[in-house]
Amino acid sequence: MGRSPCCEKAHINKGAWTKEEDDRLIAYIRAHGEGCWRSLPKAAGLLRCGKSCRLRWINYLRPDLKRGNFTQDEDDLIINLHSFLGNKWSLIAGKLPGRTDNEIKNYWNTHIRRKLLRQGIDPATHRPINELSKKEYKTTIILNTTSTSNEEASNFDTHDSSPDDHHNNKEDEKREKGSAGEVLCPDLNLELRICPPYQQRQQQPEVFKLTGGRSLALCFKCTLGNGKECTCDENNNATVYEFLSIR
DNA sequence: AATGGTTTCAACCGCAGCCGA
DNA sequence: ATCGGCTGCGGTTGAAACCAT
Repeated sequence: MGRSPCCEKAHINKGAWTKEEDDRLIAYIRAHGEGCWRSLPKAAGLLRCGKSCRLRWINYLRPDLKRGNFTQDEDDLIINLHSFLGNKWSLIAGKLPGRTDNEIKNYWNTHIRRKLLRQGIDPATHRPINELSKKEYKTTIILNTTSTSNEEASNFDTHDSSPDDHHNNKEDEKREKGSAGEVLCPDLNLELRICPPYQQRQQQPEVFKLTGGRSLALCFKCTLGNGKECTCDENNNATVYEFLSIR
């Protein structure tokens, strides 16, 4: 059985919001608060689906939104956070008060990506593009079921892949084929391992340097996604390891 | 001034995760 | 354990604004 749609598609306005719709939404949320997005449109007298109302409120109407250009500090922070988190826009937005995930995503795609490319930095990997081109593109997935896990581990050479690499699917496909064009990986067995970062430095908060001499301490053990700075307790670290909320 | 190409960003879409029944 | 509803997230789209010729 298919899932029912989030809203009744008929008699629903789409596209740009009018001033009147904005006013209705603001007035309703001021009176009743956020939440219950599914029932909100009807209650507020809006011919919109709940999802649309939520998006409009979060990305545009919320009173605590910071409008206007991004500062250099914000630029730096976004770049640093993206190097750790990738396209986790909501997590990045959590570290930038007054900015929304949609806004940061758009800003990244229109400004920062281009800026990094101009500087010769791959926006996906945050490494110099020259370094990437020199380095042999190598993704080896060992499928030999008789090999030991150690052998697999030693042969599993991950390359600097990224979500942005997906548009190179055809190139990837070529590489995955042998010289005669046959597919080398007929039955993939991808073993996923979850393990803590090995670097000792990750035990300490990551300090992001911002322009103007300011710094921001973010620890990925205790702060990931909660929008707060590091609160790690040195002693506690020794006994309980917490990463991504997994103890 | 007109036209066509490019950029920006608000809004949409589909999916995944969470939670209660 | 399963199902269905709701919410939030990330990718994508397309209209409007901007720019170059």
